[in-house]
Amino acid sequence: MGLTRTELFTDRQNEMAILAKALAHPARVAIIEHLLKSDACINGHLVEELGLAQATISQHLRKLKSIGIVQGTIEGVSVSYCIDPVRWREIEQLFAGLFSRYPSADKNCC
Amino acid sequence: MGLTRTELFTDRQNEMAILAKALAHPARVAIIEHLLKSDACINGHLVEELGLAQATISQHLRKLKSIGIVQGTIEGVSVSYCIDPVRWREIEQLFAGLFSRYPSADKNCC
DNA sequence: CAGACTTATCGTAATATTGCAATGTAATAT
DNA sequence: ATATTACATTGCAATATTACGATAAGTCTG
Repeated sequence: MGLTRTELFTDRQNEMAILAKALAHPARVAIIEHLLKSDACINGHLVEELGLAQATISQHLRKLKSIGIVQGTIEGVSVSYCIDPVRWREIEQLFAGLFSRYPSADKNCC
Repeated sequence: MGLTRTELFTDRQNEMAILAKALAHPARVAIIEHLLKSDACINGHLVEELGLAQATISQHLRKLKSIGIVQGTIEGVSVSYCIDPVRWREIEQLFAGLFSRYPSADKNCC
């Protein structure tokens, strides 16, 4: 109990869930939006911008990195983060693929 | 601690997170996919299809209903579920809006 | 090297999520 | 009315997530 039964679902469904989980927190949405619009994407900036503790931001960034959405490169003392464009497009396509499966009018049962 | 600090974020960011959360479980992805492609969307069918307990499916459906993605109409003894087309398009637009904010090449800092 | 600075990680507490058996509820059928 | 069928809700246990202080680990400056 309390453990998602991934074995019941397809790889794609599990992947979708993992990606959605990455966006399933407003702080991570905010981080992504900030990285998308800014070219000075330093952890410290995010800490000031978002108002969460540094450790918390770092944790959110780690999650985004683990999924491959965000890359970090060491820039002297600090670390510069950015969205991985290839991965970002990949994820966009996955979501688009789900949304494009729209029910035709005659299949809408409500 | 352990409580998402929604007051730090914009309404849109919080909304995005809530919607992403709806997709952040493979069972819910599977349910949505099933509802999108099927016109016979009965809870019982989903239970057979997914292999989770009836109570578990019901819970996932409740979450999807609470967000407005899924509607249920009583159909005799059973309940017929479907995707709310308007809401679905709304959500598609929200996600599309996020993905469209692509960093231009000169802003990519990695 | 010592200090300053930035980010990562650890430890911990609080809350949320997941899964299911058991039970409740409502409609239909006999 | 009673039984049956289908779904919702409750209660519980296990796991996951969120947040942050404290601390570690790394880089730069003097």
